[in-house]
Amino acid sequence: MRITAVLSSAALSMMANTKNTKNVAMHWFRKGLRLQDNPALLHALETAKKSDEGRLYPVYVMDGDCYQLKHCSALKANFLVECLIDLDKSLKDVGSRLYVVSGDPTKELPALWEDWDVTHLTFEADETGEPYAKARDESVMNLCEEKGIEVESFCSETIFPLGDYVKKSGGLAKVPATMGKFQGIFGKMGKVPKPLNAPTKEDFKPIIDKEQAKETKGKMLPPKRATDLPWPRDTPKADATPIWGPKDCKNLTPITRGGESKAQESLSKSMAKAAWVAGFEKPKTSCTSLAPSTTSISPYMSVGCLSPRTVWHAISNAVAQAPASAPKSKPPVSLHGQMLWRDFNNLIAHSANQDNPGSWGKMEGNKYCREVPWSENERFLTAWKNGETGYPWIDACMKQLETEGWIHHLGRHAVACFLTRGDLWQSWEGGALHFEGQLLDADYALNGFNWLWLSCSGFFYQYFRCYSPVAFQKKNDPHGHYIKKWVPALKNMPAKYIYEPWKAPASVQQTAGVKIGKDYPLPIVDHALESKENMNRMKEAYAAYKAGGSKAPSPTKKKTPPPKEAAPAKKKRKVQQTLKL
DNA sequence: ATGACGTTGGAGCG
DNA sequence: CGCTCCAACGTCAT
Repeated sequence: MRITAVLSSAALSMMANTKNTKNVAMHWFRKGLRLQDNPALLHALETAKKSDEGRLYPVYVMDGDCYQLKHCSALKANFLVECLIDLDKSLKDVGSRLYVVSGDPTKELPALWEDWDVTHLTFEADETGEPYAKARDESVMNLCEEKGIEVESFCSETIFPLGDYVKKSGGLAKVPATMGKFQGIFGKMGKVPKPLNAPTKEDFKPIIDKEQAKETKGKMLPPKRATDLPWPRDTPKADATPIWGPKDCKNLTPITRGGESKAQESLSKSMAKAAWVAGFEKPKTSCTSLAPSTTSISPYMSVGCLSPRTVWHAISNAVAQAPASAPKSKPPVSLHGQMLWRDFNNLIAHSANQDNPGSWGKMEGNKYCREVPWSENERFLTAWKNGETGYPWIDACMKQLETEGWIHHLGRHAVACFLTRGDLWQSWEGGALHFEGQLLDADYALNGFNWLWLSCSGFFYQYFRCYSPVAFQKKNDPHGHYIKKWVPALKNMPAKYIYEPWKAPASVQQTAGVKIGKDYPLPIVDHALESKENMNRMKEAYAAYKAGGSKAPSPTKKKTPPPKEAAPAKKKRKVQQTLKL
């Protein structure tokens, strides 16, 4: 479970004299914003308890450059703060608290170590190799070594440590690149360990130091309220409207606020529907229902308010409680399957970054990503982001994203396909970046994987299977309730035209109180034409990839550039103006 | 070589 | 609803 242990000579000599030494542990929260099933936190606690007057400081660092908040929506920032507030509350319930500091972790942590005479540091490992986290953690570990602080990181972000999957696969080169293969590896990993209990008041009792508060020297910001945290810009207050479940929609169950306690509630609520859990098939869940048709625990997973092992066993328990007659689904579509996808994607991100550091999340140099000569059209990307493509189903999804920070998985498929290989032929990187900032559940590994998949850049190659921005949802939501909710301009548009409002005769538009082209945009491109043309482009890109030495790609070296006369990608496209059909 | 398969396509048909 | 076909994918088992 533990993957690193840097022991300096100073730390070693300290350990030799444990009796006379005061163990001062710090647990550094980054993700893993929970008490339950938190091996690193428990280890810190045990360390502190080993010595008389031992202490434990739970710390969160809001990066001075606001890494956590810089690229994200106010909604997402709010969610993170709510998680911290909840964590602080839970820690207070057991006699401790959370210290939140603002600044560069490599500056702020050493200052705190000094102030508090910290001897031990723990944190949850980031195994994916996300560049920011990797650089940060390496620096901090080096500092620990310098200052004689014992540091240990623990793998609890995935069901099994990614390194163990690699070993079981027979090395990095053999890491599975398909779900089926991954399931095979997973099956060899043994039983999923039971999650660890959250520490209790009793656990904390021996180490509670009433003087802690005085030692902060003005450096700590008690996270009682969102406004006490260092904001880079205007953000909603923690007590603002619930992030999910806008007030104007009565039918929507107010779902989540950030934090482990809310996460547990949400999980229990889903798991109570035992038969539903047992029969869950992801592709059959609705992406147009006004309330989520899935568990919607993903935002909690992404910041670690829930551990994957906890969720895994919760699913197992629910399935066991389902009636014997209830249909049972299986991976990859079942709920267990969803957990497998998560570990699989993390393993892939890890593998890509091991091969070429920082390559995951990018096209160039990413061993899993084919190079495709996407075009660059700022207007297209902006229209997509703003939900102004003129395709109501696409725009509705993008509006939901903006408003709630969440879209159903299949909605994500539709908009991702539309931006890339389907219609707009824009690089998936721009889309991924937008998702990363907007989605409450944005996850480095999963986001990248899904963008590769949907853009047919990796893992999925059937580019001739293309989502239609019109047809795809017509069968599920023929009246367009979902569209009417998220694109209010079309709320009076008759169902007949709701997916293709530009086809509505002028009189119909007038009655509906919307003039297409003025109150709601005309379609940004002609899907029928562009999707066909893009399939040809994709075919060319694949051919170029094959010709360009796909056999032995040198990860760090740039592959041969896309076809020289791939002029079509550059060709200026005209907005469709004549729309009568 | 060939065919089955791959978490979730669309259109047309009965 | 389920079936077939659609120009078009790559991977793996046989």
